[in-house]
Amino acid sequence: MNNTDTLKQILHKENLRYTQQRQEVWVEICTSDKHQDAENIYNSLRKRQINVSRATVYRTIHVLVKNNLVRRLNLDDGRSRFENKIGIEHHDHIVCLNCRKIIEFMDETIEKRQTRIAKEQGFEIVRHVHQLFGRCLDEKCPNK
Amino acid sequence: MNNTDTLKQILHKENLRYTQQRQEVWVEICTSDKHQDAENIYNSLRKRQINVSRATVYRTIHVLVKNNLVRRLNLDDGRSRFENKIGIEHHDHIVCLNCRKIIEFMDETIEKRQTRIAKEQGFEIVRHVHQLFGRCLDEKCPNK
DNA sequence: ACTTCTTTGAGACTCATTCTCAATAGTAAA
DNA sequence: TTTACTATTGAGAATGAGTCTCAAAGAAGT
Repeated sequence: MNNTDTLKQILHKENLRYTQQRQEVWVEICTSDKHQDAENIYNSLRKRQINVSRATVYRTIHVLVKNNLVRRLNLDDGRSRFENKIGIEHHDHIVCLNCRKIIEFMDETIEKRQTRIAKEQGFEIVRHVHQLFGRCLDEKCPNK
Repeated sequence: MNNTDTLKQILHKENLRYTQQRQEVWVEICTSDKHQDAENIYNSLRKRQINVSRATVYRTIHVLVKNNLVRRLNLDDGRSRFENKIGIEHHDHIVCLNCRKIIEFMDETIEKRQTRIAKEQGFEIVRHVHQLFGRCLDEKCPNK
């Protein structure tokens, strides 16, 4: 199933209509650079001559996040970022505090351990946040 | 060295004055329930007849966080929580999505692995966020 | 106490996000 | 393919955590 059909199916399940705005927000999140914020998504659509409002961008994102098509990232900088989850392996993030470069990582051992730890404490994990903030060695990073 | 002296030392280092407001914000964070937000801290101080404004609470917290007396927690609910770091072992958090109960955990294996993973990717970690969100089995939890 | 420089408080302001409500547009039935 | 019924949309107002401003109050050294 392609991404368009995935959206149609979710909207149908939620008793929501398939509109151009919802379609385009989803396309933008699927095809753009990763980790865009709502304002970015809004601007990209406007640049592509698509009629959409901020309110609709935010409303659509809620539906996508609720239905696991999109993941919301909170990188402690005051606005949420969003990334497509469809057909993407689970991963967490490493963020450079200087250049804001974002690298993805995934470690099976950590994943298993956190599940076990939560269980031992009487919790069933629904989701987790694991972010490493630091300084990268990239040449272009103002870090030097 | 007790917590009062720690604060005095930090304020001196930062060329800041030791005032009643700063003292009381720090006392509140050290002695109150953990993981309070700024509004809570403000209200607790007012209830104790202490003259303080929201602005001062926020300003003081900044100084405390910057100097590692306090940790800022972002639990994805729109406001920061704060916890005393002095004399407290490092830990991360498990949060119940139903009752908002917060449990602390710490796993040496995870700590080491994340450091190694970051290094492999060319990062030196400065701080990290590791939070497990789920549902607890507590009797009193609306989860049932 | 005097001077100097910092801190404080009240409320204005910011900024991401949410809400409101009249106008617009899907969609199913005829 | 038009109608009728609702859901959706957009513009801008509202919200809320947090920050800023600036005149008044307060530390601290002399």
